Amino acid sequence: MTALPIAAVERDTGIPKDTLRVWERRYAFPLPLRDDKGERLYPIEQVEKLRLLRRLLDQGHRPGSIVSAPAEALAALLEPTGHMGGESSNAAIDPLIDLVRMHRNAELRAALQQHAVKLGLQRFVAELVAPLSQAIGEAWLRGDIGVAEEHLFTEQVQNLLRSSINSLGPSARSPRILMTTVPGEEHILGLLMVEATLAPEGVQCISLGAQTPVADIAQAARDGQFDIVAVSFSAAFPARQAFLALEQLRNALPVGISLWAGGAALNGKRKRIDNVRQIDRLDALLDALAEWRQTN
Amino acid sequence: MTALPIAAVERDTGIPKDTLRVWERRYAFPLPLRDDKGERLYPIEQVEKLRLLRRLLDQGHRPGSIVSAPAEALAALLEPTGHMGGESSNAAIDPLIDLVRMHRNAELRAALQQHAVKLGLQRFVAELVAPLSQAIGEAWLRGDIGVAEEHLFTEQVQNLLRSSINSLGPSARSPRILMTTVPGEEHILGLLMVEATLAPEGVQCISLGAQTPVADIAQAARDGQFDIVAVSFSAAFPARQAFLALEQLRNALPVGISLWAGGAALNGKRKRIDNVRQIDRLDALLDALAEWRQTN
DNA sequence: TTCATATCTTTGTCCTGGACAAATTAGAAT
DNA sequence: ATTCTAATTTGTCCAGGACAAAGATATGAA
Repeated sequence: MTALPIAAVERDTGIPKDTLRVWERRYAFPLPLRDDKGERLYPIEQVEKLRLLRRLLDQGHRPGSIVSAPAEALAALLEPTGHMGGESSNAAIDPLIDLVRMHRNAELRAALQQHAVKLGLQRFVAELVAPLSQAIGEAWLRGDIGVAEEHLFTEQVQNLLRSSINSLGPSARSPRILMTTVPGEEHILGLLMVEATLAPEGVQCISLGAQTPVADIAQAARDGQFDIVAVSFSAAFPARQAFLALEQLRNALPVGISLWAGGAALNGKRKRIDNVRQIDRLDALLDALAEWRQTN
Repeated sequence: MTALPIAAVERDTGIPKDTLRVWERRYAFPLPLRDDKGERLYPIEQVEKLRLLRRLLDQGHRPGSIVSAPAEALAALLEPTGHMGGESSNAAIDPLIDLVRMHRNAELRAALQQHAVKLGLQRFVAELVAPLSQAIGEAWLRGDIGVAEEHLFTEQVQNLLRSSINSLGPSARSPRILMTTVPGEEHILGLLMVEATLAPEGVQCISLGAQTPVADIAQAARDGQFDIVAVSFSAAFPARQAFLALEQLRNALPVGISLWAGGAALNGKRKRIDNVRQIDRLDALLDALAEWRQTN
C-alpha cells in the first residue's frame, strides 16, 4: 500500500487525472513510479503533498509557483493565513472547535445540544452553526484539523439539526420548497441550515439530499407542485460550474417555480442569472420568504 | 439547455469520459454534436439513453449488445425483470413503495414513523427498512421509480433513523465502533442501519459519514481508541474496488482493531480477506457483537 | 492615487488514436 | 455437469497537442 494508481489518487485528492498528468508534464511534479505496464503509481508521500497542494490552491495560491516547490516550503505557506482578521464575533465558537480537534465527541454533542436549546433553532443555526462550520472549513484549509475531524463535526451537526427539524412536525402552510444540491456537490449542511431556518416559519421544506441530476430536480419540482426550488453550493464547489448548473436548472424549470440559490461558492460573486434569487446570508432567507408570501 | 458537455454527462450519468469516448468509437453511440471548438455536446435525448444504459449494465447486460441498440428496444429490456420471484415476504412493503412512487411524502413519513414505533428500532430496521430499501433499489433498476423518488425515500428514512438513534442518548459500554464508507461510496443508509441495530445494545457507535479516505480512517481509529472499524458497501459499488479498499484499510489499521465489512456489494461473494469480518446480514451483526464481547 | 481597459501568461480541460490486461463468454475435454 | 483453455469484450490508461477562460500585468484616463 505504498503507491496508488492514478484513479485512486484522483478520488483521494479530488484532482482530475488530466490535471495530474499535465502537472507532471509542466512542473515535473508529481513524478510517479511506473508499474510493469507503464502505468503511473503514485508513492504515498507524493499523494500527501498533492493533498497539501489542493488546500493551498483553495486558499488562492497558483499552481505554477507551488507545485514544483519542495514539500517543506509548502507547509510554511499554510501558517501565515493563520487567524486572519479575527472575525470570530462569537466567543462560543473557539471552545467548540477545540472539542472537534480533540475528538471529544460526547462533549461536543452535549455542548451543541445545550446551545441549541438555549438559542432556539433559528438563532442556533444563524449564530452558531453557520460561523462554526465556516471556521471549521478554514481550519481544514489551514491543516489545523483533519478530514476525519471535519466529518465527525458534520455528522454531529447533521444529527442535531435533523432531529430538531423532525420534532417540529409536518407543516401545512405555503410555500412548498424543494431543496437539493446538483451533481458534484455533496455537502448538505447548507441545505439543513436552510431547512432549520425556514421550517419554524411553517414552510413545507422537502429535501432530496445531495447530487440530484438537473433534469430530475425539474421533474420532481413539477410533479410535486412545488413553489420554490432551493439549491446550495459549498465553498469547495467551483463558482463557474455553479453558475452553469443554475442556468441549466433555470431553463429546465417552469417559469412559475422560483429558483433560490445560496452558499459560500456564490457569496462574493457579482454575477447574476435572470430569474434566480441569489441569497447571500441566512437571514436574507427570511426576507426572501416574506417577499414571496407577499407576492403570492 | 438542449446539449451538455462531456464533463456534465459524466457527472449526470456516472459514466467516465474515457468510456463515453470509447463507446462512440466502438459502437457509434453516443454520437454527440460538436461546438465551434470541436468539443462534444451531448443532446439531452442521448444523455437519457445513457442513463437507461447505465441501469441495464447494472442489471447485468453487456455493452456490446445494448449500446448501439435503438432506445425503444432498450425500454423493452427493462420490463422483463418485472416482479421477479415475488420475494416480498413482508406485506407492509408494497404499500410503502407506492407512497414513494406517488410522492405522498407526508403519508410516507407518518407510515414509517408508525411502523418504527410498533416494531421497535431494531426490528423496524431488520424487517422493514432493509427489505424496503432493497425493493426501492430494484424498482430503480427497473425504471419504476426515478432518481428523485429514491432520494426522497432515502432522506425520509435517514431523518427517522437519525432521530431515533439520537433519542437513545449516549452509550458508555464497549466496544467503541467507528463507522464510515470509503471514497467513492456515498450511500450511508447501510451505516445508519448498522448503527440503529447496535446502538440499542449499548455500543458506542461513531459515524464519520461517507467517503473518508483510507488513511484518515486508520488515523481516526487510532486517535479515537476504537475497538472496531465498520465499513459498508452498497449494491452500486463495484465489488472489486471494495475488496481493494478493504485490503488497503486492513493494512493501514493496527492489528488490535477489528475490521467489519458489510453491504450488498459483498453479499454473494465468496472471496475473503484475512482478519476482515464480512457480515452478510443485519442479524449477523448481533452475532459478531456477542462474539467480540466474549473474546474481549 | 484609483479605476477601467487592453495584452500577455497561466492553467484546466478536451481531443485523437493507440494499447493492454482483467473480466466475460464460448468451446473443448474430462 | 464440471473444469480447463482460448477467444472476445470492455474499461482504463497513455502521449502529446490544442485552446479558451481566468488571472496577472501593463497602459492610459479621471
